[in-house]
Amino acid sequence: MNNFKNLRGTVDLFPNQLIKWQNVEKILIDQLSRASIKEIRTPILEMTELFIRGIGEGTDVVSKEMYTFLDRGERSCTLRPEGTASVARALIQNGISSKPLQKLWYMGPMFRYERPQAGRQRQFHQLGVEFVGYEAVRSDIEIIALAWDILGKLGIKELNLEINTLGDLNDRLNFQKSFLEWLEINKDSLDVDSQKRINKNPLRILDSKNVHTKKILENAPRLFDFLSEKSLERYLVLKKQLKFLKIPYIENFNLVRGLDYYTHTAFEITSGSLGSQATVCGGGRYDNLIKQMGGKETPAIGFAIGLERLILLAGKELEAERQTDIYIVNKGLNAELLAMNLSRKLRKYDLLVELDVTGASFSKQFKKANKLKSKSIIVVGDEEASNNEFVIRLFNKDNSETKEETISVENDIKLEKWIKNNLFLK
RNA sequence: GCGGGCGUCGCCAAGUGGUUAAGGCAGCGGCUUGUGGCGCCGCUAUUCGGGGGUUCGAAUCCCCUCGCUCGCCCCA
Repeated sequence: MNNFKNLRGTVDLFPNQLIKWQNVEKILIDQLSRASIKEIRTPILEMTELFIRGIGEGTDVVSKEMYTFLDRGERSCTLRPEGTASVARALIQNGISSKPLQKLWYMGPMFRYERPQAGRQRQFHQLGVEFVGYEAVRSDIEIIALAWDILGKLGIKELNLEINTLGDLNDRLNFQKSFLEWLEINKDSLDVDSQKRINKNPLRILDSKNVHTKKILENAPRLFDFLSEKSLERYLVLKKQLKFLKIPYIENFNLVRGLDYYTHTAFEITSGSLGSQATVCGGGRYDNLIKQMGGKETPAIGFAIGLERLILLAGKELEAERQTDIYIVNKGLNAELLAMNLSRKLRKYDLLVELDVTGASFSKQFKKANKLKSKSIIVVGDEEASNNEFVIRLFNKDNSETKEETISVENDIKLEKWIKNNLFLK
């Protein structure tokens, strides 16, 4: 209350919550590496200009959501709001943007200054995948299938894939010309937000959720009708191949996505169980970005998955905590020394071993072991210590008769045998 | 930036103007320094997000403010 608080839109994650995070991350990384995709790490902090140029000045992200500040050298810095621009920058800077066949992933925090709500935070986390140098439609398919399968691997059901095509730069310019003419005529019928976008970012008007505007837009020229033959063909092949892979999709001609750099394929995966922030994965092709940022002409496609939303969707079975295998109850000077050594020895095995270092009474230590639902306990007291031995006992769930054994400290063979019989083979 | 809902202990909560602010969980201590989940006993909010006001009297009513939350816009 009068003390420090975390900043709005940020969260603390505690061990019990992180079990799920760690499990999800493990599955993700495993799936990515099986698809031969390699990790890349770029700074969280970048020059502000990178995002303005990369994402586009008229976008919501750039115009109102960035965490931007001046550093001590008066440089304008920004906490990254997304990952693609940074990856593009890193590749160009290191002279490898034109080297084809880069399949990369990254995972980490992103920052956008917005009002938090369910499934939305100011600091959030994304897993991003970028295929750089790939032009073929099959790379689009590979990207979409990968995203689709990763979500499936996590046991997430009831997902919807929406796709659209934005054409290439020329298609877009042609469309924009006639769309702007139409907008000029129908300007007064649009909602205020959309009117503002006419000069800044006209394409985004297509995406308006305003019911009235939506209705009017039904009579507007369609980007789809301005696609070149080549672009159209590309899109048809995409749909055909998705069908072949039995990945269900919905066409959404109003799906333009918020960032300027997209070309051709744009897609989103949503889930109805997420509330109003339904998008768990968004992505698309960005053939012009790298050139526009100063690199060589390099086609590319990628997607990003929101980890918070993913965690929300992932099943409860990923929350299970690892059970303690052995809890070491110990009291008395020599006993405590013996117990310390024993715990070090036991951690050579793949066991979760907890050494009680409270010095509390035996009964307290026992209660703790029970509370943790430890599979077994080791007891070392003065008596055992003086004989250079310890007692190991299996905890039974039903509190019935227990299996107990006294083992000499030197007798590693007997200890190992006991562990194998009682803890490994279950 | 704009709407709706909500702020009582670490968590879940009762209390809706009358003087000591229920209860449960968790935590700590004890019964019980050396041996099993149970049980029983005790401890843990001079104060109800903060500030001001009304009143003899406020957690309860009013105003302001802060925070959380859900939605809008947009996105992961």
